[in-house]
Amino acid sequence: MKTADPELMRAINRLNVLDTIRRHGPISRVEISERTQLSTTTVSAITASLLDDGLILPRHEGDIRNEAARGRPRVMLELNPDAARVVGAKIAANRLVFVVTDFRGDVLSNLTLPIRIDRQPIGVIADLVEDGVRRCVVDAGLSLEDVDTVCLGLPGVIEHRTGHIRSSPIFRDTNVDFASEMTSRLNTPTIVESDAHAITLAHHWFGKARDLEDMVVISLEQTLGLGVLHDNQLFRGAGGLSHNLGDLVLGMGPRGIVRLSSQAGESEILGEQPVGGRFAEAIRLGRGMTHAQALIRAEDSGLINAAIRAGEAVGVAIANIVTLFAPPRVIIVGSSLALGEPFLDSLRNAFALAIPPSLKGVAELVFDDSTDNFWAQGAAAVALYELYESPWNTTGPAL
Amino acid sequence: MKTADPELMRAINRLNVLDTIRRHGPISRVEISERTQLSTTTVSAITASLLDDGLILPRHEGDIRNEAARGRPRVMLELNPDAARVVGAKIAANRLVFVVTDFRGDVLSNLTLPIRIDRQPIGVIADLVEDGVRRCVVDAGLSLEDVDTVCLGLPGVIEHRTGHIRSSPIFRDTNVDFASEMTSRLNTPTIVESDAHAITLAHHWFGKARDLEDMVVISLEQTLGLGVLHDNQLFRGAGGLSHNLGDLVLGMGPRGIVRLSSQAGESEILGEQPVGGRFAEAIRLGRGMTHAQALIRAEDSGLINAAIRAGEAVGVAIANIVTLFAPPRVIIVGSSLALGEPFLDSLRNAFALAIPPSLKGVAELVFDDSTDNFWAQGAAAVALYELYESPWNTTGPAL
DNA sequence: ATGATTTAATCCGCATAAGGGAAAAAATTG
DNA sequence: CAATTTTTTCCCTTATGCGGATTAAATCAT
Repeated sequence: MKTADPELMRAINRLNVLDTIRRHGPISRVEISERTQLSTTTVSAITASLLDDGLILPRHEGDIRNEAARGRPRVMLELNPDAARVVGAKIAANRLVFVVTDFRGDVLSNLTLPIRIDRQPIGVIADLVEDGVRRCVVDAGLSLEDVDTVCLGLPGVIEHRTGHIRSSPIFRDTNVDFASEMTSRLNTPTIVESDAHAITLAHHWFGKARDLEDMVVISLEQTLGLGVLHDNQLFRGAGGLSHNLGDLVLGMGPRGIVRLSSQAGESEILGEQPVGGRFAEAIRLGRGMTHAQALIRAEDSGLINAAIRAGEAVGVAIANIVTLFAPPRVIIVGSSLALGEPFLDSLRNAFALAIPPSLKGVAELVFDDSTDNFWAQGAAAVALYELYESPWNTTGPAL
Repeated sequence: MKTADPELMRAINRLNVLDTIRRHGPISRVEISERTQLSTTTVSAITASLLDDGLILPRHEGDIRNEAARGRPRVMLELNPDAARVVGAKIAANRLVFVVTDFRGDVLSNLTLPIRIDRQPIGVIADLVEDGVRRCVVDAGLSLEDVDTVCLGLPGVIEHRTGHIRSSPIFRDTNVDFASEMTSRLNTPTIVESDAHAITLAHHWFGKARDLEDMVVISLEQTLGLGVLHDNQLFRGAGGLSHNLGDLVLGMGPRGIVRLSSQAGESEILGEQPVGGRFAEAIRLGRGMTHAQALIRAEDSGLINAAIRAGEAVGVAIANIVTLFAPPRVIIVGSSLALGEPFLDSLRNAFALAIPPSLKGVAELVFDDSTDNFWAQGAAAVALYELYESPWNTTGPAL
């Protein structure tokens, strides 16, 4: 356990204040004091230090609180966007998406590379990622030296703490030390995180879970991922492992173990389509879901059935997750949502059927079809989160 | 978030030292200093305060460290057993088990009441529990005034934070505020906890997970429960809810949803036996598993098949839990272990089959057939854990 | 036996933190 | 200019932890 000393104390309160400023936009000192329960004296001291470090900025204009504006107007404080720059990336089998954000998480530039990197050698993937990061940084009018941290979000089982990729559908090898590889290539601290964790933090910071301290995100992409927010923190398994929902076993069929991924994985849903023709080509190019959408609108019965089966499987899996974590909200994201009503309806029905009676009504299902940029922004948020904590170390004695 | 002030700092370090003393038996101040990374000065100050509060005791005898005994001998410190008394209880459908322990968690007296309380009105159950607590306390040569806290461990979905029982197989009603009820009856602070959480803490403190900070306990009794230790802490779902493993869905059979409880619940395994005769009577009296053991030894094919099916279902469920939490050790406890090799073998096989390849070897399965007393001791440990934290408030300025 | 050596525990002073209270400074309205 | 409200600034108290010096308690060597 880490030992508690005055420095830790200060770090905690500092983080607390900084996070309050991040969450509640431009905010005055008095209000910070109310929200954090810290005395105005302390808040004043901490904010002075944050201002001094250039992490926040004062804003004299925005003092328009309820007309009754007597007395000295409050000085609003907000994050200094220029305090840091980070790069967030979503690495998927058939596309690379990058964003550069400022300290607030606002996107400065973004770049999407619709290329299939799936099954390429590691060196090639690393090349492409490196290139994408560099391009996106230039697009933002910056140089790599201006970037503090890079965070790569990708599917699979990721060991965040060590930066190792235990297994991922986009790598042939297992246990790749991708964080070190990219850190040395970019000459910038680079961390690796599960894409599901990235989108989870994205929803906590910018999306549909800003008001919650507990929730769950189910990501339905090529890989089926899970992110759990517990007490405002990402819950990482023992050893910092990310979860892989697709590995969950749904039952023992006549042909042995049936895993969720075999019922609801993107390729499994699409793979049931007759081979050949434009559809196979589309799948190969990673446009499968777009075409699937069209086919479903055209009432293609084969695909609709596959979507219904997948929805059922996912619905049951979500019920199991809710049984274990009892979150007030479950946010479902990912490309498979494009399958539309047949999929969503069967998911909802299966969930309603599978949720234990005693937990009925505990969790609310929310569907979210955010863009790839949002995922990348989540990865950027992961990077920012680490930066937020780093002042813990650098904080010297107050001047 | 709670605000960090010197008091919190002290509380953290105090708890840290106290916990170190609890875990590492009689221990000297220097060693505490090494283990906690606190300076010897600080350790000295904190231990002085703990001694002053009577929570720990010095032991001058036990200074026999490696022969090379030069210099001033170390004074060993240990928990003061008399610092507190707690009662822990395991409440099951067909038996009530109580223990009284001292501050160290050592059992002073225990009492088992083999009575069926299942489906009795709440008032009757409360009566019986109250009676058991009082008896056990008297057996320990104490009076209820000497008892600091009572902790009741029972199956079902328990909301530890509020003391409500959301649902339990031993209550007809749902959402019972049992903690308040018993607190006013006993006139002693009483808390309620899932029995699975109790046995989890028991293993962490006294049992087969003393060396781990992450692990999982699967409890197979009438109800199938789960306890997760994460970072040395009990992981409670959002809102402090306990998990109910039996509600997990294993698949969608032809007859609808198939839950784990319907495959591996105690009554479901035994229930497949032909009705009538001595066996039914045994089940009614809660001796089902004992008889089942005999039948299995006699190679009763019906029961063996039921055991195998149950083992498979549990094995798959455990694999799913490991997929989510990636614990280094899974401890499996509960009366169903009495089913013996047919059950255990099929469990192990199903687990091996269902565990995803990337997690193979991550988790070790350990079977533990500890007595009911151990469960009750775990409940006592839950009570003690709360006491450990309470000095946070009562701790005044160091004198 | 007696002093030297070694290790443990404590004491003292210093650094930091937070908090409260009060007063001063700042900015705005009436 | 007076009134009002926010923010900063002192000053003082309480609390922690740490480092270095000091005391304490035992063994070893002569």
